[in-house]
Amino acid sequence: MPLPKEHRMPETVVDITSVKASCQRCSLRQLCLPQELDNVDVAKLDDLVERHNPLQRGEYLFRQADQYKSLFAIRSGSFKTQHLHKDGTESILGFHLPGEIIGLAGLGSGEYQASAIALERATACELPMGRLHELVKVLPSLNHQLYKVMGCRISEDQEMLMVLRDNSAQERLASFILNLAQRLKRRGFSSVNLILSMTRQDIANFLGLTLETVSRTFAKLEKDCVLKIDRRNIQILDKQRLFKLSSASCDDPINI
Amino acid sequence: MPLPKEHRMPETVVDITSVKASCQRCSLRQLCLPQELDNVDVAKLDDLVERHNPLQRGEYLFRQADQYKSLFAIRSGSFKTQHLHKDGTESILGFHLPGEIIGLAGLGSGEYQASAIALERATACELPMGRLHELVKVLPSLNHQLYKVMGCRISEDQEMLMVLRDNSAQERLASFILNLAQRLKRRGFSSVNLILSMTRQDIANFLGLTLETVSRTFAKLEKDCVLKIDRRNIQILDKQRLFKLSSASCDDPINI
DNA sequence: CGCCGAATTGAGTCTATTCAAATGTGGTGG
DNA sequence: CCACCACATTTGAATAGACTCAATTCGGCG
Repeated sequence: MPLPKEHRMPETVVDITSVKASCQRCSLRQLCLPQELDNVDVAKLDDLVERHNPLQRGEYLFRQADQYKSLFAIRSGSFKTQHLHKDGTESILGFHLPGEIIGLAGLGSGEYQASAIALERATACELPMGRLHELVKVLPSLNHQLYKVMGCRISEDQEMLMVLRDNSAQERLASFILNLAQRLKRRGFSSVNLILSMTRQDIANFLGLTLETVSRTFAKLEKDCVLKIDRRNIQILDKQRLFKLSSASCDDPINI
Repeated sequence: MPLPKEHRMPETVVDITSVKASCQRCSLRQLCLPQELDNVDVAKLDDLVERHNPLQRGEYLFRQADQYKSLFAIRSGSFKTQHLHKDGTESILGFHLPGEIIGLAGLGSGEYQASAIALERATACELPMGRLHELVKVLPSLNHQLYKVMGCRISEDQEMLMVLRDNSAQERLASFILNLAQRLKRRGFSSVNLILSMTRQDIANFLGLTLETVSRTFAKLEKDCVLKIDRRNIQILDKQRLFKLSSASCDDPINI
C-alpha cells in the first residue's frame, strides 16, 4: 500500500517531547476533552490517560464488537471508523483528526460498533471508561465537557446524515472537502492545500457513491477551476464557489 | 389538517391519573431515563420534571435556534424533529415515540438544531438542563444512565446514516417499517398493525425519497403480499420477508 | 523496466426523480 | 344528506443522475 505524505502535526501543535504530563502542554488541548478545564482538573485527567505507540497505516486502534473499554483521543495522524456488515461489506462512518474523541457510540451498547483504522502513521490517547466514570464523579467540569462533546457529536452526525441523504454527488463532495478544510485549519494545517490520507474508494464509501463518481466529480470541479487536483493533494482555488456548490440548503456561514 | 387515528397509549402503559410522582409509577420507566435508577433516585428526578399539557397535531414542543433550556422525554403520542435550512427547505431528522429523549443535540451548541412538532395529540416531560446538571452531580446512576442514552443515540444515528446512505428505496422503506414496528412493540402496541402518525411526504423526506417513490414502493410491497396498506394503517403480512428486503447487509437479528 | 494497485475515462443501463394528471378522503356548509 | 373544497395519495410517462462494466492511464517501487 503506497503511503501518502503523512499528516505530520506542525511542531507548535503537538509537543512530541513531553510524553508525560501531556494533556497540560498538548496544544490540542483547545480541541480535545481538556477544553475549558482548569489546570488542576487537567492534571487529574492526565493521570488516567494511557498514551500509545504510533500505529502504522492500516493498523487497528480498536475493533468492532471488541468489549468496550475506552474512549480514544486522537493525538496525531488520522483514522477512519468503519462498520463491518454481516454480509462482509464495509461502511465508513467517518474520518477523524487530531483532537477528536472516538468510541463514543460504544457507551450505549457496551461494545464498539465500528473499527478504527489508522490512515497514516498515527497516535492516540486512551481514556479507560472505568476510571473516566470515577473521575467525572468528582470533576463536574469534566463531566460537563464530556456531555458537550457528545452533544456535538450527535449534532455533527445529524448534519452529516442530511448531507448524505439529501444532496447530489457534487454537493456531497464539496461539503466533504470544505468540512475537511475547516477541521484541518483548526489544527494548524493549511485550509487551502489539503493532503487526503484516504483513498478515492474510502471517500466514495463514506459519501455513499462509487469511486468512479468521486473521480468524475473531482474532474468536473477541476475543469470548473474550483479545485486543483494532483492525486491525494487538493488545492482549493475558489472557496466561495465550492461553498455555493456544497449545498443550496447549507446554513453554515463561511468560516474556513 | 385531517387527524389520523391517535396513538393512544394502552391503559397499562401510561397511568394518566398519576400526574404527580409520575416517573415512579410511569410504565414508560423501563424505556426512559429512570431505567436502572433506584426509587430514591427516581424520586429526585421526579422533582425536576415539569409535565406539560397535551400538544395538538402540528404544535411545537421546542423550536430550532431557541435558546437551549431542556431535554424532553416523550410521554404519549409522537413527534417529528425537523431542521429548517436557510433556503427554506425542511429536513426531517427523526420520528420519536413515548419514552424517548429528544433535544440531546443542543447539549453541544447551546441551541436546538431542529424543531420538535407533535404528529398527533401528545404530551412530554420537560427536564430543565440547569437542574439536571445539578442532579447528575449527586446521582452517579443518573449520570451514567444519561451517558448511556447519549451513546445509544449516537449509535442509532449512525445506523440510520448507513441505511439512508447505502440502501435503495425499498430497503429504506422496509427498514423504516421494521424499525417502527420494533419500537412500537416495546411500548405495548401491536408490531403487526401499525398506525402511521406521519404523512407520506414526511416519510419521504425522512428517507431521502420523493413521496411518489414512497407511494410506489408501498404499492409494490402490497402487491408482493409483504404489507397490507390502507391509508395510514399498515399491516405486516410477512415479517420475515420484510426483514430480508430491509437490507442485504443489515445485521440485527429478527427481534420484533 | 515492468509490475501492481490506485485512479481516470468511456459507454450503456437502471433507479429514482420530475412533471403531470387522476383519484380518494375527510371536513364544511348549503 | 349531499355538494364541494382542500389536501393527501396514487398512478403514468419521460428524464436525469449515478451506477455497472470495461478499458486505460498513472505513479510508486522492486
